[in-house]
Amino acid sequence: MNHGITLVWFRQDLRLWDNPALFAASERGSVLPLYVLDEGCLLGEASGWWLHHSLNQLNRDLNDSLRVVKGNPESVILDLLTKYPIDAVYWNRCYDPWRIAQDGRIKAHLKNLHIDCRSFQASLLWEPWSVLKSDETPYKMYTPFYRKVSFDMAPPRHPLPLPTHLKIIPITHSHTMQDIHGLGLHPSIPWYTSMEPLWDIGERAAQKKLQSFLKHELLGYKEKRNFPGEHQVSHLSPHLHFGEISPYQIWYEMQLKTYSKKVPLKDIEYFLRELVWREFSYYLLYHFPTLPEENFQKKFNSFPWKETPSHLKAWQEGKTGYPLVDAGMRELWKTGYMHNRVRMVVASFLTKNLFIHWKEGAKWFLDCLLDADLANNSMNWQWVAGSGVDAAPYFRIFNPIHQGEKFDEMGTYTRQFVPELSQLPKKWLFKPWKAPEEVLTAAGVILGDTYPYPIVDLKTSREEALLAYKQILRNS
DNA sequence: TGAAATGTTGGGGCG
DNA sequence: ACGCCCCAACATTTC
Repeated sequence: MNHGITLVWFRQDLRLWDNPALFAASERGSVLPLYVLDEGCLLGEASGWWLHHSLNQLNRDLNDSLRVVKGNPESVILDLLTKYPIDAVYWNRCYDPWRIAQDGRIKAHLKNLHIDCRSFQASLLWEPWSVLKSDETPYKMYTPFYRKVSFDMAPPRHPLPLPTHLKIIPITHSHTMQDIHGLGLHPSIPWYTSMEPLWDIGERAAQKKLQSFLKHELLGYKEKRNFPGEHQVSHLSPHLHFGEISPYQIWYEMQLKTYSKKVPLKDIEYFLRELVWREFSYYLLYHFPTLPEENFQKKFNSFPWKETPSHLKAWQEGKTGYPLVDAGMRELWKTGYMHNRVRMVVASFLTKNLFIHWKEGAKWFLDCLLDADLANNSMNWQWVAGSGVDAAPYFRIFNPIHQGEKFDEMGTYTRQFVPELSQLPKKWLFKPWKAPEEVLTAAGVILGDTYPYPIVDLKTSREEALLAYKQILRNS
């Protein structure tokens, strides 16, 4: 067999382990690895920073030979075809609607040129088109979907090993480091300094994180994952988004844990349930590509959203006067991450107490989250707003005071991110405006000065929301 | 993976 | 000892 070079186009699969496209290419012969920063792709500031470092890591693992280009993937690939004897182009599938369309065009073009062009399944355990109800339509409820994939479908394939004989075409004039810098992903203003010490980026770091999660935090996951002051969550989301780790590996490590009997089944089940939620959001985005833009439930088109820039700004900056909400929003800003329980609370607050459209929240999250992901983000915002598929019922409105008292009882989380309230006793921590004057003084809190008064009243805004929701339901 | 309103029960204080 | 009321604790309903 005398093959030409196989071009491996990396996208959201920045790893060597269990990378089907890379594995197949390495079996075939020499490999030319490529990453294209698509000019049309909307990338948040925070995830851009992550991507910068992730590409650097991948490049190192590929012997400093990752080709990195900013531009239109189709023309970049065609250009490389003229420079190297490439006769195959492999990649792993992505599922964003614009990607699917683009990949289809590129594949057709390459096939016309008699290039062996193949795509592989790498970032989803089940292809969205392979999971359907008995009437051939897609699932719109999570639980039946979960049952179907977990118990009715063939189990996911086993992860692939590292390619054993990887022959990479070296770059003759090696400028890849500069090329990666040239993508302009690395921020010129050093806003990332508070995130830097918290995250280890790249495939190796992702592996380490999975192992330490399995060893330390998985035990007790079912209960403790709800408490933002505990650190009983995996923090794998950014690694998963960029494909630094394979969901297949996570899946099989969890199966192994099941046999080991050292961790109760319920902890493993609840973690896998979250992993399947990720599958479900990609699944929905595939079947309903307008999910990032349009209310899934059309009756929500007449919902009386408000445009209150000052409220939106207060929410973004973590100055709403509700300590748990503010803690969450400041965690996001400072760390590029937010605990899932708090994500639900701040999202409920934005949509149901401030009456601001979920798309505003989704936009902010995409810009600030290191794990910003179109599928997960769109589905979850619509879920909270009530407009989505199998969404939370409209009357499920979180009360940030009660949520704080229930899930951050000692106030460790809230005090960490809202330090100006750190001296406030827990009785008043989540409702400082109700605290007696002398308590506030003793804690060094001056309302309206060191910490804001609440920007809306919970009770009245809640009632207003319930009324509005009831109205759009009646009119539908 | 809600919260508030409303309903029910039972113990204890008190006349 | 009894009935009455209050209220906490829990359950159910409603949005």
